[in-house]
Amino acid sequence: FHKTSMTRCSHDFHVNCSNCRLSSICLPLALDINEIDQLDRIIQRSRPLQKGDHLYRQDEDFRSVYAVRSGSVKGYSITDNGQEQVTGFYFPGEVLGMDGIAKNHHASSARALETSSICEIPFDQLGELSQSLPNLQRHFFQLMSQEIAADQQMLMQLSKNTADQRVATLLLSISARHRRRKLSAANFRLPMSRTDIGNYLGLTVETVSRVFSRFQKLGVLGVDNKEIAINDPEGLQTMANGTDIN
Amino acid sequence: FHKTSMTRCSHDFHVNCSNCRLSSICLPLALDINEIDQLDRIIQRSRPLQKGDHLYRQDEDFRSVYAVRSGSVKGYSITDNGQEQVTGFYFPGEVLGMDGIAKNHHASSARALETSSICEIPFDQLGELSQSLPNLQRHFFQLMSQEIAADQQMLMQLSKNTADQRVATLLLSISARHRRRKLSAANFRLPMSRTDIGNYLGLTVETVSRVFSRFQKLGVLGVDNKEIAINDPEGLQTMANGTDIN
DNA sequence: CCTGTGGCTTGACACACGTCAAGCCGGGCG
DNA sequence: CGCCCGGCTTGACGTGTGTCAAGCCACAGG
Repeated sequence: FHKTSMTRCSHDFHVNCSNCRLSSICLPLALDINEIDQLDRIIQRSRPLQKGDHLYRQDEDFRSVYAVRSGSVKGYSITDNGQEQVTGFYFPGEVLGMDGIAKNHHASSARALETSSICEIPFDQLGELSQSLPNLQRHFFQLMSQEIAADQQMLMQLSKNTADQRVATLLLSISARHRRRKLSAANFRLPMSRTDIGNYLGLTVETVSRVFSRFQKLGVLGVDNKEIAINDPEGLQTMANGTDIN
Repeated sequence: FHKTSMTRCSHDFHVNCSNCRLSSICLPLALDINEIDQLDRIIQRSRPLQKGDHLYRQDEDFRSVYAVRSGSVKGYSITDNGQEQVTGFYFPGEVLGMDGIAKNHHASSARALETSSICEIPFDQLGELSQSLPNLQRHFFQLMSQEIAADQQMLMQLSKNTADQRVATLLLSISARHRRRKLSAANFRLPMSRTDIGNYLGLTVETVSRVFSRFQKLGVLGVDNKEIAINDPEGLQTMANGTDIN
C-alpha cells in the first residue's frame, strides 16, 4: 500500500493485442492475426491511470476512443445546471469514448475508479484502417450499435423499474461481465461508490443502501462494504424481473 | 380530409437523394454530388407506410437502416415481462434501425405514427460503399455516435428530472427538429398519443395530461388536443432547466 | 339516429422514494 | 492515541407521481 510501489517501472513494453488476454472480447475480436497486427500498431499504451485520473473530459477535443485493459472507469457528464450524471461503468475489454465522434469533442468525461491500464486508439487512424479492413469497420459499427442498444435497455430500467429491480439488474450486469472475463460471477468487488451507483440508477445513496440491506436480509446477497456475494442468482434475477413473489 | 385523397398516386418515381429537400440534414450530408449518386443507387424506396404499419419488428433479421422522408415513426421495444418501452420518435431526415447492427437482428420495433415515406438503406451495401467513400463512413460513425449521445442525454432526463422538465424538454426537442426542417418551431402537431409520450418519458398518461394542462394554464403553451403552440419559448426553456421561478 | 370505443382530462387517494437528520465505521494524520 | 472526514447505514417524515375511478369528446359502425 505504500506509495513506493509506484516507483517500480510499470511500462509493459511487450503488451500488445496478440498477447492480451482480452483480445477475444475486445476490439480485435473478429480480426485475423495479420489484421490484429495492423491494429496493434496504431494503439497507444501509456502508464496506468491512478484512481480519480481523467481519461478525457467533457468538451475536450475528441481524438481517440479507449479500451480498458485493467481496472475500471466511470463515464459521466455534467448538465447545464451543474448536476452530474453517471452514464456508465467500463470494465476490462470494454470500449468507451464513442459519444465524442459526432461533434468532434467529448460529450462526457471519464475517470478511473481505481488504478487502471488503458489502450488509446486514435480515431482518425482507426477510421483509415477501417477503410482497408472491412472486418474492423464492421466490428466497430457493431460496438457502437451495442452501446446504443445498451443505452436503450438502460432507458427502460430508469423509466419502468423500481429501486429493487434497478439494483438487481446492475449487479447481474456486472456479474455477467465478470463471467465474460472468466472471473467469478458470484463474488466480486464493486469499484464504484454507493453514490455513483445511485447516480447511475437514478436513485439516492440512501435508497441504494437500503436495497442492499434488504437483499442481504432476504439472503440473496452477501454485502460487506464493496465486496458482493451473489448467494442466490435466480432470486436476484427474479428481483430484476420484478416478478416479485413476496 | 376525405379518404379520396389517398387514391392519388403517391409513387414519386423521381425521388432521389439529390433532389430531396432533406439531403442537407440526412445521410447525404457531407457527400459530394458524385458520392450522393452512388449512395442513391443502393437506397430503396417503397410505397408509403400507413399509420400503424411496421418498418421492422424486434428480433427480425437485421438487413437495413431506414431514413424517414415524410411522416413520423415510433421506435419501441418489448421487455421480457411484456411491457412496452418507447425508445424514440423519428422525424423526416432522421435515421433509425442502427441498434440492430450489433446482433444482426433488430433490438427494437418501429412503426409509423402516421402515413409516412421511408428510404431503406441495405446495411451490407452501405458498409461496402463506406469502404470506398471515407466521407460516408465518417458520417455514419457520426450518426451512430449522435444516437449514443442522445440516448445518454435521455438517461439524464429520466433519472434526474421532474415530469414538468421532461415534457418541456421533449417539446423543445421536437420544436428544434421542426426548425431544422424550416418548419414552424412554435406551432406543430404532435403525431404521437399522450400514452406514447408518457411511455417515452417514463410517466403515466395522467401525469402527461396534467403537465400539458398546467403549462397551458401558465400561458407557456397552447394545447388543442395534438396541436401545440409554444407561446413562451423562454418560459418553456426555463421549465426544462428546472430553474423553476414559481 | 344511437351506441360503442379509444384517447384525453380531472379528481381523490396511496405509496415508493427523496429529504433531512443522526449515528456508525474505518483510514489518515497530527 | 485521539481527531477528523468521507462513505455508508438507518430511521422518521414529506411529496411527486402512480393508481384507481369517473366522465368528456370525437369518431366509426350499425
